[in-house]
Amino acid sequence: MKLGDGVEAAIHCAALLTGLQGDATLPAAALAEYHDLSPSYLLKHLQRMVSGGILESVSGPSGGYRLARPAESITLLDIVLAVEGSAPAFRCSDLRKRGPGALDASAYLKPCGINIAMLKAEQVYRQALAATRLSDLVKEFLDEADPRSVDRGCAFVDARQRQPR
Amino acid sequence: MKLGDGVEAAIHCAALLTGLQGDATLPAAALAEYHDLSPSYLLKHLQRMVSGGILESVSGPSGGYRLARPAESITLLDIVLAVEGSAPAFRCSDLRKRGPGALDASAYLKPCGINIAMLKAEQVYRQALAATRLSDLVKEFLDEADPRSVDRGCAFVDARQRQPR
DNA sequence: GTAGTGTTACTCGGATAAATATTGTCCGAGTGACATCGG
DNA sequence: CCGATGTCACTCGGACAATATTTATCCGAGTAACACTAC
Repeated sequence: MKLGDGVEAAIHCAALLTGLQGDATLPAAALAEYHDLSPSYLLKHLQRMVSGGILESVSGPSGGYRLARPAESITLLDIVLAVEGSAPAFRCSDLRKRGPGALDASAYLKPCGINIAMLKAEQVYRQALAATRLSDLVKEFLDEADPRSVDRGCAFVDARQRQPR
Repeated sequence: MKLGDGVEAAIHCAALLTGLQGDATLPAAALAEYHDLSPSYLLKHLQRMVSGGILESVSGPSGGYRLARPAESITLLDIVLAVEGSAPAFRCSDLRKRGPGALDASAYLKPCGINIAMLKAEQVYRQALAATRLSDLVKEFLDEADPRSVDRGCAFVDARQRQPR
């Protein structure tokens, strides 16, 4: 039960990109600098988010990343699935069909109860993640966090964002 | 988001140990044979369960493993935590305190909102796991599964269990 | 002054190595059963 | 025949490699801005 380290970075980056105005973009280098992360590695996670349809990337000078859709329609689940992959955490290797207790296929019409229970729990987990939208997180941050922190974030985005075309 | 492979084995073993009578034990070799797993590796997971207070181990000839408490008071969460460790899946590395946006500690009195959201989802996940007891799984198996499969399991346990002392 | 064009610098993207965690294996310490020996 | 004792075989437990996954890095392809030249 472990979640990759890149998920946190991905969420923070998505949250920061919320501050962009219009269809401006922010380069990966700026995102890495703001979070003090290795730029080359952060790219991998950003690319995953592009593949997942959460971010858009623009090439060339004044290029960078921006959200592919409104922050209201991006959930934590979307980000986690994009970065970590959508495979379920628990993979049933059909242990019951192996060893001396094994029978022919006709004995296993019903799915493994253990698998069902585990998958059900994970489904609940995903629902909880899906209930939190990126806009909620940002809103809470703007309301609750130290104003200086908010100012710094906005100032950074304003200074580094690029308006393409 | 990945769950170790040993969790499945651990749950199956615990379920099989439910079939023991009295304070009999079943050796790890028998558990491994029944599930067609490498015995030496299965030991690692069994040991974790012993550390977690789910199983008891008996040394020497006619030794082996048995449940440390009734199957009604063992949940899937207990097993998962024992095998995978109790650390949360999402570890907040306090990204917000790094990089050019960082401030002194007084700016971070409230915990990171992202961390809270992720941990809350995981808490829901754990509650779902905690709601499923080992006895429920076994009962469902006895009721729903193919009778031949049940018979094989019981026969195996009866043949290999040892009554210590 | 303006439009066209070539160069340039900056961006992302994927292929490539290092580090870490997980998976799998082995050998040693402990313990109860069994056979043997004595009463 | 019964009990004590020494040996033995079987068990778990922890230390040791091999593999897979994750983390980190580098270099190349593409693109738009910029400068220069011609009109």
